[in-house]
Amino acid sequence: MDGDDFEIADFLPYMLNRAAEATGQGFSRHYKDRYGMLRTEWRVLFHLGRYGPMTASAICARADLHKTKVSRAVAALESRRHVAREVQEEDRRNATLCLTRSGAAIYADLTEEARRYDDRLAARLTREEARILRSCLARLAERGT
Amino acid sequence: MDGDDFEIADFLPYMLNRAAEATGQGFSRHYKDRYGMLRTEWRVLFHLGRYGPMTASAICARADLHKTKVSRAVAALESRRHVAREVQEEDRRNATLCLTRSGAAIYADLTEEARRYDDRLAARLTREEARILRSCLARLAERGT
DNA sequence: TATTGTTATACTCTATAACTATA
DNA sequence: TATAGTTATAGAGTATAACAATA
Repeated sequence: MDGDDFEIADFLPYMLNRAAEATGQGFSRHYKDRYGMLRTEWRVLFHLGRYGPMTASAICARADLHKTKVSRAVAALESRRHVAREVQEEDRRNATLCLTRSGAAIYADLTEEARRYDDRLAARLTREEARILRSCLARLAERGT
Repeated sequence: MDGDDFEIADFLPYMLNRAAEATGQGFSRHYKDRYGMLRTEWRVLFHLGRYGPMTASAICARADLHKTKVSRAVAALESRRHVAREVQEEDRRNATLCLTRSGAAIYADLTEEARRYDDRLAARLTREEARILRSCLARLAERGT
């Protein structure tokens, strides 16, 4: 084990974690400090804003979130009147969720901030580096190794 | 807000989080399932194995971990006899921490696994992509945006 | 007073099982 | 019995304040 030069600082899972933590914290203040939201809430709100009204299970599928996470996020968003639910009469187990006026305003604000935040991050990279980075991240996010 | 094409799937903090989660979980089974260790414990053990005996505060500095995290990790490693502590007589607040025989064996096993795991991840990328990825991740891990 | 390290506490995030209500 | 969604619980990760022991 000597003559060993393995460095944790170059270990990809470690580097990815550091970068994810730093960038995630940087953005979280927008939804957290400004709107008291948690990450899952921002993701749920985003999906309703971006793709329009849908049921909780549709959000699960699109956002790749477990139903318990979506359930709690929707409950929190609903209690602050950012999301409204309308039970479907054909099948009363289903409810269509949609953003309220305040929810839509927050969506507009946060997506604008996200776009700007992403631009500021990408400004640390060349255009070509950013392209390669995204391509690598997509491949590394696939499970199985 | 329409004509809006912002996609959360391309948002760097989101992509980084997904890649970090996928790769981190993949590796965690080595220290978790095999040795019942938590991530901080693996990181502390790694530092003692890689850089030799040192105090808790030295680990804090090198590993960029808060003292409470190191304190708990050391307590867990010590209770399973992977780490031993020797109080320094010059200053009884300090204790030098070092790996026991079993700790050293785990370090050897885990660094070998880490090296292999990293190689398997990097195999999804070209050599040039891997180089650029690490360079980008280092820049993105710096706070401030 | 300052430093090293520990304990207490709380919040975020993840994961899973058990449950309700509808069908 | 199956499906949509909720509640309960626990484990892991993070962050901070308060504390004890030593200097």
